[in-house]
Amino acid sequence: MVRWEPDARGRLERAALELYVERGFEQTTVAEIAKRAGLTERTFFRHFADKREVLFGGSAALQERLVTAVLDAPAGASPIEAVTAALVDAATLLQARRAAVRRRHGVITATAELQERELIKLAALTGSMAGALRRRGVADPTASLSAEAGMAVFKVAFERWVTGSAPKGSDLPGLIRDVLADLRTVAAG
Amino acid sequence: MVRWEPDARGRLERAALELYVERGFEQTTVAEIAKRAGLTERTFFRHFADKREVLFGGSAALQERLVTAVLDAPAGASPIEAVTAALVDAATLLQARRAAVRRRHGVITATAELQERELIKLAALTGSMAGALRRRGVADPTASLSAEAGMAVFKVAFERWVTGSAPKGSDLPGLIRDVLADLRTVAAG
DNA sequence: GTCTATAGTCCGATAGAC
DNA sequence: GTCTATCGGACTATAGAC
Repeated sequence: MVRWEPDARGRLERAALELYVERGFEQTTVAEIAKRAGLTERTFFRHFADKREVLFGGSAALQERLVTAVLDAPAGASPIEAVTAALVDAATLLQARRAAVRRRHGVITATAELQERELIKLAALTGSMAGALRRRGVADPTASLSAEAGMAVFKVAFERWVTGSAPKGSDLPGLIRDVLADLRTVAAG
Repeated sequence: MVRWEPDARGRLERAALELYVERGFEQTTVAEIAKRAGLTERTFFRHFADKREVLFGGSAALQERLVTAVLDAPAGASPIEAVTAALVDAATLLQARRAAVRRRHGVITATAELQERELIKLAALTGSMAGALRRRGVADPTASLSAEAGMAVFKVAFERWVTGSAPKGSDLPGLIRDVLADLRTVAAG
């Protein structure tokens, strides 16, 4: 006999996503999320700093994965290649969970508050990748710029992938490589 | 004899920035801002949607200026050149108000909530510039990518300028052009 | 201009696991 | 005993409703 059902955090995450999809982010109260998860409001705030954060639970792990991938890129890889290699690696994860990623993206694009949180998470990932590049011996401003440029490529590729505006059957890693090629053309001006 | 002191909005903006600098964003209540401006809390929320927005009053005008500058770029300018021309134009404004821009930047970097708002404003500007490029006949994904890449350049240049990590006496327009040159190198890989 | 709902904080209490 | 996860209630400020 256990005192509490296990995985309170996971239950809160699932309940929150369900409710945000069902009735929208703003129309959902923390009390409702907690109730659906069989917990109290107070417990919600022990796990998540605020009502938005419950949608971004995986971002620390993602950050770690990106940093590792940048560091592990071949010694001969240029900074932008190291960054895009890391993003392609992350893209395979998103690709595998396509349905969930789209559902989450739908909720986020419907709500300005959530877009703000998404953008700051992406900015944090960008900063981490720039830091990883510096650990590879890349100096600033090249390190920051490569990370920012790589993230720009990712954003455009992700948008095409998630909205389905890319050619039928395109996979996200492939789109990232395509958009990187576009960046070479665009930057050449 | 006037019924109200003029420029309620401007007084609220100035009072808010002062208080955010003096005691920090989170430690400042809307009631205090309104009081310092000689107004009521209710009036604050008639002018600004929330406590953060009071720092972003100029963003609509900036957006319009960027769009115009992209549209007015020379017919022969490439997409990335049109975008950076617009950003250089905006940069001259920032350069002219350097002290105020730095003060504001200090407040924003000290507070995650404000960084979120800043990022979504920048994302909106990026989207507007992409739209302006499309009106110039640039197709997607080139239009979005050029706007994102241009904004990446701006962010890196602005960061160097505002933190003073650029060579002494660097001006922001010049830094933007320098970082654009770096982008060409970085993208070439 | 007043009233109210909700987000988010603080202090403390409780019950098991180790 | 210590540590951790949950719960309870009171509280403030934002933000929106009336």
